[in-house]
Amino acid sequence: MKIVPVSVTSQIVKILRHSVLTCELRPGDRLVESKLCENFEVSRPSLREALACLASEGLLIHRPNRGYQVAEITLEGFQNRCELRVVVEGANARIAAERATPQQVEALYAAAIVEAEDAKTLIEQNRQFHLEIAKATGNPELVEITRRVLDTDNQPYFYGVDLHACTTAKAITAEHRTIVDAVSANDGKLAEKRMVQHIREKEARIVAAWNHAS
Amino acid sequence: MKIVPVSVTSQIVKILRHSVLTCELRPGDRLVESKLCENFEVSRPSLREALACLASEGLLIHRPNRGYQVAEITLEGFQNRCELRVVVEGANARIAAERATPQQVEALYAAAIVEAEDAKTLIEQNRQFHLEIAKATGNPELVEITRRVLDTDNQPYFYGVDLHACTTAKAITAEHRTIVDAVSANDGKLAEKRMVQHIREKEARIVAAWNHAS
DNA sequence: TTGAACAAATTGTATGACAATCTGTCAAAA
DNA sequence: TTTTGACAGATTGTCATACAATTTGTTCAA
Repeated sequence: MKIVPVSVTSQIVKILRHSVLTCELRPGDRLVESKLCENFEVSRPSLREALACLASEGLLIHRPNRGYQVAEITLEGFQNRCELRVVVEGANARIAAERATPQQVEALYAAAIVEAEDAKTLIEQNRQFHLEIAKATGNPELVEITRRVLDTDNQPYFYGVDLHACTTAKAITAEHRTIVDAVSANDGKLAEKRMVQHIREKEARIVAAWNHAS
Repeated sequence: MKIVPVSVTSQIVKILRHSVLTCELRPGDRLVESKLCENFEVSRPSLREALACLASEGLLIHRPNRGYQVAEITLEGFQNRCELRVVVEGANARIAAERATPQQVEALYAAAIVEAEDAKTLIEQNRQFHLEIAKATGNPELVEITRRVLDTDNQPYFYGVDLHACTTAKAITAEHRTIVDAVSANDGKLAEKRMVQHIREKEARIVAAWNHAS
């Protein structure tokens, strides 16, 4: 394990990012600098650096003189992000199928499994799988973009909008497996198609629940 | 014209981003905080917020206790970014073809033109065209990702690696036009294919020149 | 030539301060 | 009753300053 110094700012970024993803901080919530400084016991400059990072990632939005708040979720925005996911992750699957090493395929099968009691862990497992696919492309740029997209796209779960996911964990695992199967068979076209469908189906479920809720 | 307050930090971000893209600040250059503060006449916290943003965008890299420097360019990294561009911008072209309004097509034809004496303007015009395609998708998420990718992918030009661009501005304009033609004809497949080829060819030219140079 | 030691430069982080801006309240005016 | 104005409190934007920790370059001894 390599020893690396860890800056205060980077730790805050991690914690806050996690808070947003798990909806501990919910869309629209304001982030009052003084409060956060107290909580984390850090200085305001350090905190603001972290906030600037997160805003740059799109997780927070910044309105001059009105500070930072968690980015609001809109149906339109959600669908736009899904489109982006389809584009990027579809390509991830295709490229992974073309390049993944046997070890990576092995890792993918392991990561495909989504099973947990609590929603939080479920989300995290799902997220890890999608990241693992990205890693299998061997292209760090794709990994980074994928991470970004996933980070701004998991919130709907916590809206209680996709609670069915808990009951369908097995189904999702199965879907993941079929994707990996295609990757394992070096069938790029098929892997892409399945990944796209996987994302589109989830989108449809959430959109339906969303409309139902409002 | 809407009135908006402009923070010091956001101005620094803009200036530094531009400096990096135009290679006024070259890959590997260190950004010494005290110097920059003097130049811009701003405080260190404000400057550091800006640096954090830019690092989060991938334009700068940050090594703990060793500060910020302009991200290095490697052939591998360049090719990885090209792959990302192919994925994202290819999709942009396809989606634009499916959705672009007549006005947007009009704007695309205008933006397709790349002609200028100096390399700097050429790059900027080219960049604008690619952004315009992204905008024609109507999906802000795609626009943002595209901006990011373009911002970290134009540097090789300034390495004198693609100076031919000056002589082939007309050729590039022609390529752009054929892409817009496909968009205008609502032929998504073709638009994507042409965009992909457009990027791949540029990649090939730069890779060749790169190998030649080293 | 190698290695230890030290000085200078730079970063990481914190504190305190103050002006500018926003927000909510409340009374005066229409 | 609704609108306007005014004001206090809260919060943000920005700066100046300080200091410990770390890196880096240099000198000197082995």
